[in-house]
Amino acid sequence: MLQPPLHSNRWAASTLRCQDCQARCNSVWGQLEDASLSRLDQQKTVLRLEPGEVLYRQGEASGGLYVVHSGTLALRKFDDLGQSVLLRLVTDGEAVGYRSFFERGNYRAQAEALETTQVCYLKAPLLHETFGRNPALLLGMLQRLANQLAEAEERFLMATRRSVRCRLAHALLGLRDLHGEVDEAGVLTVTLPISRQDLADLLGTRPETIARTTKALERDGVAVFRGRKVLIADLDLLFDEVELGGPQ
Amino acid sequence: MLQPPLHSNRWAASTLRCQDCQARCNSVWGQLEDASLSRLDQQKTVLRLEPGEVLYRQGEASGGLYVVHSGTLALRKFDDLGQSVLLRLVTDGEAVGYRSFFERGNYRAQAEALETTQVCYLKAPLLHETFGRNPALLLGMLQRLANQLAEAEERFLMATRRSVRCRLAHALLGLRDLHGEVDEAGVLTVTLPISRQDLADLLGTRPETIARTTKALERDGVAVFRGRKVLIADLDLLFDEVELGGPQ
DNA sequence: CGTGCCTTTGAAGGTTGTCAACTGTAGTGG
DNA sequence: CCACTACAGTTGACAACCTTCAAAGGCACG
Repeated sequence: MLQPPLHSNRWAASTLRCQDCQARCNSVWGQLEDASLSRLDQQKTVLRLEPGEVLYRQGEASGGLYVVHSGTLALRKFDDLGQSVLLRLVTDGEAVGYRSFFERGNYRAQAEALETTQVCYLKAPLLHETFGRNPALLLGMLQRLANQLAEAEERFLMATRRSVRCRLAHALLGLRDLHGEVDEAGVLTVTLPISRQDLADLLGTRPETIARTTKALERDGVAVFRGRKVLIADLDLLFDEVELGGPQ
Repeated sequence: MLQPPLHSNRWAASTLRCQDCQARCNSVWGQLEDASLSRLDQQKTVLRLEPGEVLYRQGEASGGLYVVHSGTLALRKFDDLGQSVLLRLVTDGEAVGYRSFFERGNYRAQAEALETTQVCYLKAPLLHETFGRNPALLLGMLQRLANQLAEAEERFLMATRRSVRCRLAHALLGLRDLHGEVDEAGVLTVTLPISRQDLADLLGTRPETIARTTKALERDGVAVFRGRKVLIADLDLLFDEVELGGPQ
């Protein structure tokens, strides 16, 4: 299997200051006191990833954690042989790699950039120091992790009890916040951040089924799919799809 | 839908001392210092649940967390209408309800006893006090949560990419540690802690499919299903089932 | 012994996966 | 500028797995 390129360890041209970081507000680091903040600022490493570049591969050893400053990462998990699922998309302020970090184990998934993405790398000693000074950070991470667990369980339920059509509608609604825009005519346009292939992986199905399902949704006037643009005239129709769920 | 009985808030007849608790060793509380331990011991509430009794229902407010002292709980999550999945089984030393506790939200699942089960209830103020004195506990919980997240993701992968037959084999192997016994002839017997109904919920399928799949495994000499006893003569055959995975 | 629930079995149908071929697009090099 | 390639996406045919519905069997409990 062809492996995507590993990131080239480029340092970001512009120095990012933690103190000024907008992404920080949405993250567990939001309430950090100044001393710890400047420590982070001094010690962090900034990486810049181009679309398709891989931040880390599944199975590699973890030595810290990464926080997305800007852009989007995809977390992808591989099967014993090749089959993959997209675990989730990670955007500004969110961290990746902390699962492996807290378990002191290897990465259980691969992180790759979907677009040009800047990432801050925090090494283990720095983290231990920071957590030691701010135990409240651990509580914040626990909340994030608890949330993700709830999401993962919800996904399992959706995958096993709902049709692909219902899951696709659900995913579109989920993408609305970050990737949706409403034009003057009141039409919602969701710009998919991922390929059909990856969309299939996200929903736990195959690209062919995605194609058929998008076509069915178009036929029924629920949405129009044009490449990565999805036009939705009537949101209620999407909600109906989720609620009806279809057989299975 | 018929609701199972709520627990009757019986206090356990025997007082359980945290200091002597065996279950504690397998849990995040294993390394707690004496002072905190006796605080826990004084403040905790012990509950005794009979099989089928419900510890808490989905949607109720969380006010602390529960630790299983002995027995087994099932965590069950309900759909918007009735359909349910079994999220996981919880045994000695493990905690339930902490997800909702850390999020300060409502329970996202229902916890019910599969057998006679003793549970210690730790209220929020007690927990905050204990966590405040022992931030290391938070790290322990983070590890647990991280582990469960990894399991949940693995389950999603199994559910979407593997046949029911493969998933059943996988589940049997997973139940081996806690519910398996090897007799003098070298035959492994796994005693299922759950009904077929729940087994279906655990694998994300239907009872009918479970029945058909068990029959198929018997036909092929992989295992013998007699009520809740599963006899497995050759473990390698089970491993083969998992690896082959079958189409889908 | 009857009742009720869980489990099993059967038949039918639908959703989805698989395989193969085709289309469209983007990128490359002549 | 255009042919060529590569690859993602689409379409069609087919099979298989699984769900659904219905009914019968088994087991515990009153």
